[in-house]
Amino acid sequence: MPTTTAEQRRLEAKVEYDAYLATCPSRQLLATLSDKWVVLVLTALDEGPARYSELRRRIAGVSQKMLTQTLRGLERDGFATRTVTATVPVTVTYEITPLGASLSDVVAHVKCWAENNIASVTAARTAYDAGRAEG
Amino acid sequence: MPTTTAEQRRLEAKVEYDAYLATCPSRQLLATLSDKWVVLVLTALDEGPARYSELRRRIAGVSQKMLTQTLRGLERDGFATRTVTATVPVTVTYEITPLGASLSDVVAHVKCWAENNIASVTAARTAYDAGRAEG
DNA sequence: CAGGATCCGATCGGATACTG
DNA sequence: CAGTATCCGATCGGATCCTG
Repeated sequence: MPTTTAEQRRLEAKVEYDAYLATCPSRQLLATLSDKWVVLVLTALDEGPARYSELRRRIAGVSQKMLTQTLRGLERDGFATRTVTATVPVTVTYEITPLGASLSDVVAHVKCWAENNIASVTAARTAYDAGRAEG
Repeated sequence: MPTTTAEQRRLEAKVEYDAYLATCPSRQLLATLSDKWVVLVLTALDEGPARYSELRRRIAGVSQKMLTQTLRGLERDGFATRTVTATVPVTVTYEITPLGASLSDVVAHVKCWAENNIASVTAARTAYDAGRAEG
C-alpha cells in the first residue's frame, strides 16, 4: 500500500510552490493589481485627493463595501493616506502617496500597452472564434 | 410611489460603467492579467516552447483544468500557439507568440517595480498593522 | 499524452440594514 | 457623512472520473 505516489509528490510540490508564490514580491503585487477595484480606485485617486463620497461618484458602480475594503488595502500598502477631520459630520479625505503614484505609473504603462495592442488581440480572438465556429 | 430615486440612478450609472469597462482595452487586459495562472503560464512559455505535461511540471501546483483553460485563453488572445503533432499518442506543443512575448515584457516591467518597491510596501504594512494592534 | 465533463466546497462581491 | 455587519447568490477553482 504505497501511499506516497505521484499524487503525493504533486501535493508537496504545490505546497512548496504556494509558499514560494506567497513570498514572491512580484506575485504579491500582481495579486494586488489583480483586483479590479484596486486599479480603479488607484486611478481615481491619482486624479487628486477626494472624500469617500466623492470617490463613490468618480468610480460609478462601486459598492460601498468594495470601496471601503479597497481603500483599507491601499492604505495598508502605503499607496494612499486617510485623513479624518473632526467636523460634524466627520470628513474623511483620501490622498495618493508618492509610492501609490509610482504604482499608478506602472499601471499607466500597462494601459499604454493595452491600447497599442488591443487591435491585435481582438483580431486574434475573432480569428480563433471563427475557427471554432466552422469546426 | 416614486420608483426612480437615487437608487435607480446609481443602478443606471453602474450599467453604463460596466459597459464602459467591458469595452475599455486597458481594463480588458488588466482583467486578463488579473488571472494568476495567465501570468504564470505566460512566464513559463516565455522560457521556451513546451508540451502540455512539461508545462504542468514547470508550473508546479497548477491543476489540469486551470492549465487547459488558461492555455485556451492565451491561444485565443494570440499570446500563444498550439501545435498538434499526429504521433501516438498525440503530441501537443505550446509556444509563445511575438505578441505574447511583448506582453511578457510588460509583466516583467511590473515585476521589476515590485522587486524595487516591495520593501516600502512591507514597511507600510507593518506600520499599519502595528497601529491597528495598539488601537 | 492531452484533455473533456462534472461535482462541490470556498471565496467574492452586491444588497440591505444599522451606527457614531 | 463615512462607514460596519450580515446575508446570500454567483463565480472560481480543485478533485475526480472518463476518453481518443
